[in-house]
Amino acid sequence: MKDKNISVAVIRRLPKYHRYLKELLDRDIRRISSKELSKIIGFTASQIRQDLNNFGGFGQQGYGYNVEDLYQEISKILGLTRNYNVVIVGAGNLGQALANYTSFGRLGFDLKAIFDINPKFRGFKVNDVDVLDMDNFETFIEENAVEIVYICTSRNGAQDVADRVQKTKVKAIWNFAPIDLKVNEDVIVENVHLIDNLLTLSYFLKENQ
Amino acid sequence: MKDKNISVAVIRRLPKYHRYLKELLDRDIRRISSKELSKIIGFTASQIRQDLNNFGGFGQQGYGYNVEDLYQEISKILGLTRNYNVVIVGAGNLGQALANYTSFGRLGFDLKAIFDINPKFRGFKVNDVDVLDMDNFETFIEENAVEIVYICTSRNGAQDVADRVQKTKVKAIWNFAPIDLKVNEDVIVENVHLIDNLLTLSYFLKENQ
DNA sequence: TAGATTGTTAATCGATTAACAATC
DNA sequence: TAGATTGTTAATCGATTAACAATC
Repeated sequence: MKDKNISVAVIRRLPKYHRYLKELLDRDIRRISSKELSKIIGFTASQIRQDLNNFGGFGQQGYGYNVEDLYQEISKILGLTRNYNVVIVGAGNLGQALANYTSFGRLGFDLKAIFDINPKFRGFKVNDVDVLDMDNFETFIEENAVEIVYICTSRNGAQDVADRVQKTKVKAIWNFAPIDLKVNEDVIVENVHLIDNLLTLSYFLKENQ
Repeated sequence: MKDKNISVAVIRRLPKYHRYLKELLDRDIRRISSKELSKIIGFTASQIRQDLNNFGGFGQQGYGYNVEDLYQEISKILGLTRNYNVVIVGAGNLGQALANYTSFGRLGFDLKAIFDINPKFRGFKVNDVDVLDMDNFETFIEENAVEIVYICTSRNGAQDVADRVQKTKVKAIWNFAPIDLKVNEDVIVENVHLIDNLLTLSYFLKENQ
């Protein structure tokens, strides 16, 4: 909202910067030029400078970028300076996989519960987090100040969940179901359409023969 | 290879066409104009016509597109007219989740085995598919004419797997580890970088407040 | 035939790359 | 100061949209 219109293409590159800068930090590299970064991350040096300058002049002429500072800046831009309460809907393999990923938690995405309509999961815990039934979904979300819902249900269940999410204050959905959810425009949906991804791979495989 | 250079942007839209055309078919809709399709799929009618015309004149003036035919054409383009043997490496929750997805199989991606270095999985079956140890990985791939490997290992294990894959005839990797694999340029890698996706969501959530 | 809608060319828009003055 | 490298403007490239003649 505050920023001028920054293109989605730029935004989608930011997590990659974040990832590579973390790696540089871990290797104790303190400064880096757009040219060197270009070599390891694969964007052109020009693009790197353009991208970063959308958000401010993080570099210094004749020196380059301070890795630690740049990492912090990008973390800030991505909204990683605070924690988010999240819940998963769908306790199947995928839901459980996401519940077990420690990296999300480390970035500040705190899993508060997993929901499932299937009573067979009643009483389960995954990675120390309770699996609950959907009856008290809305109440739980309110009481726990949940801000993001990961939808890991089947294709059929996903829109119903989205409808219920929309009646709460949650404004962000991470959707893994192979369907384009219909939601109000103030709700952000980020899709992981695995099948789309696999079909893209199969296209290129075919073309490559 | 045979086709003129079709942009990646176009290719990445194809699976979505495929998905929506399937839905139209299921609803027994026999023909559709670019204008109507535009309404449900969300691309402009102009873009739809441009996209499809990269591959041939599938429509008919005054009529529109035959849904069944178009669906078949796009299936062909995506390489869905034959089956692919695939294996999963990494028998954790994510690997198991993918093994349990019936939709991949239905599209022609036949899961032949799941591999894991961890002996604790020895003798396991997931969705009727054996979990094997990595010792005979290369032999298995050759004997079963495997063409695609899904990498569902941890970040640390992924590059090792990619290195072993490269010594086989496999030319396609579907990578779920949060790392950019180093492979020869004749190997196609399609990444599902979940963290990148989640961080994009968190950016937009922050911006939307 | 008249109407509808494609295929395709041309115009526009946006993103990437190149270039270089500013400056550390 | 001289060298390096950014920030930023200008040039290029590519993708999307608009327009319309062709044609079913």
